Amino acid sequence: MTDPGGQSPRERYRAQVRAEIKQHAWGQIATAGVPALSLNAIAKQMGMSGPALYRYFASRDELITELIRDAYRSLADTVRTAFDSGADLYALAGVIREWARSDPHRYFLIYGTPVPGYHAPDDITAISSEVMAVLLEACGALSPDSSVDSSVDSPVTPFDAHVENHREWADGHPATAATLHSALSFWTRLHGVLSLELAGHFTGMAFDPELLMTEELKNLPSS
Amino acid sequence: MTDPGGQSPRERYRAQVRAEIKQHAWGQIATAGVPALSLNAIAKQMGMSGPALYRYFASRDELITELIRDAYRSLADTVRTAFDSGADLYALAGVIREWARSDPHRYFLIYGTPVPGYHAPDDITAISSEVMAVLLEACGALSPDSSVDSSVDSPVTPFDAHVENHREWADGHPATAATLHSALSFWTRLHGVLSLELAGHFTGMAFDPELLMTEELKNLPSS
DNA sequence: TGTACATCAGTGAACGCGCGTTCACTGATGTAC
DNA sequence: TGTACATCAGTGAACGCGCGTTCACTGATGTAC
Repeated sequence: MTDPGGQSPRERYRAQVRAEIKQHAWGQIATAGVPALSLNAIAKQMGMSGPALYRYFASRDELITELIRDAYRSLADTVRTAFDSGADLYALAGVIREWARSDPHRYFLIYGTPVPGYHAPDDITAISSEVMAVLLEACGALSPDSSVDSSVDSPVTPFDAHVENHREWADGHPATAATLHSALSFWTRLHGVLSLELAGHFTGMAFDPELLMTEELKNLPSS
Repeated sequence: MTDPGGQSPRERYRAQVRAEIKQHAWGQIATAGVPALSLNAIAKQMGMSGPALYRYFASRDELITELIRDAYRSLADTVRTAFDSGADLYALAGVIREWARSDPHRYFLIYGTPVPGYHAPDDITAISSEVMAVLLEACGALSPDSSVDSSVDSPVTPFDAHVENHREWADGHPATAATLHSALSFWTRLHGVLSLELAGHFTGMAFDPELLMTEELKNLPSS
């Protein structure tokens, strides 16, 4: 009767409660930040006793790790889906920006101030490189002359030479040095505008960060 | 005998102990991050009793505010001094990068993940705009044709038009829209590379962020 | 120069709190014959 | 279909801890006459 390949009722229940715990965890992070995340407080919100949560997460740290993993997973999936639906670089930037703005704390959890002493397990860094892989594909899709900024027939800069020697990070993703350069510029410019925007460093100057971001990405080095 | 304009011995002592407290606070932040900053722990390090610190700071929050103020002050002074000594934009970037690398936690305290619920007092935002003022001066000093990227005789973009309407942030600092654009690009690109570098998002790819930063700033929009 | 007074740094005890985590236990849910 | 057993979610008590902060107090330092 029970489907051995599928989930038993108990497994389904476990997964559901785990999800509910994580949901409350995100709520707490949104309210008072990561430092205030507390297993006891979550348990109270769920009407359970504190120790009950240890059936689902071995420790507070394991919960946080899981949240980080989910955040990366969500971003990687979002970006991948958009790209596969035909989004170009600019559209990807918009998708990433909306992803971040919809939940700034989630963005900061993975790209903000690092948690001291915390080191992400390997599978998480693997997910994070999925994002970069999509960006590389998107940058590779730009033909060299379709770039707005034709970059004065750029002579080989020290940076280009340097990148040439480090193509291997795109492990499994063959990419030219120019493509790597584009992807790095795209990513750092996007992050530069976005993180300052989300941190509120543009408030006070009534000014639209989206336009700045668009402008920054329009003049990406050609690939 | 006592110099009424100067500091009384007691005042000097107070200032000295305050400084020592802050020093230990920075040490704690460097070790375990802002969340772990504890007045009691600092007192213990200094061989004092916990409540003694309340003679010097009204609360933990006031201490943190002071640290943030000092961080901005230090950056503003560093940048101002460098500029007044003849540093151009690239040199300023180097100075800022070194300032940040010499104490990443200080950098993240002011430009990293915002502390939830915390709102900086006005005098702090004033200090932060001192930094921007120097950048504007430095960008203004670039003559339009000295720019490496002559930007295809840029037609007026939506962003340029937008910036034109918001020149007033540079309050007291007359600046053209082009100069504002340069300063914003400079700042966001710098922050983009620097914050990802400091957060360790480039480790794993053996690669020099300094070269990327240089490259990014070389192709700044002309001012 | 000496005495009376005010200022103020630092102490120790205490309050109330919430945290992460362990442990022995209860009771419900699912499994095997 | 019913009974015996194993699994496992959740509880309540407890441990040890450190936190921010208040308060009444001591004792040293500086000030005024």
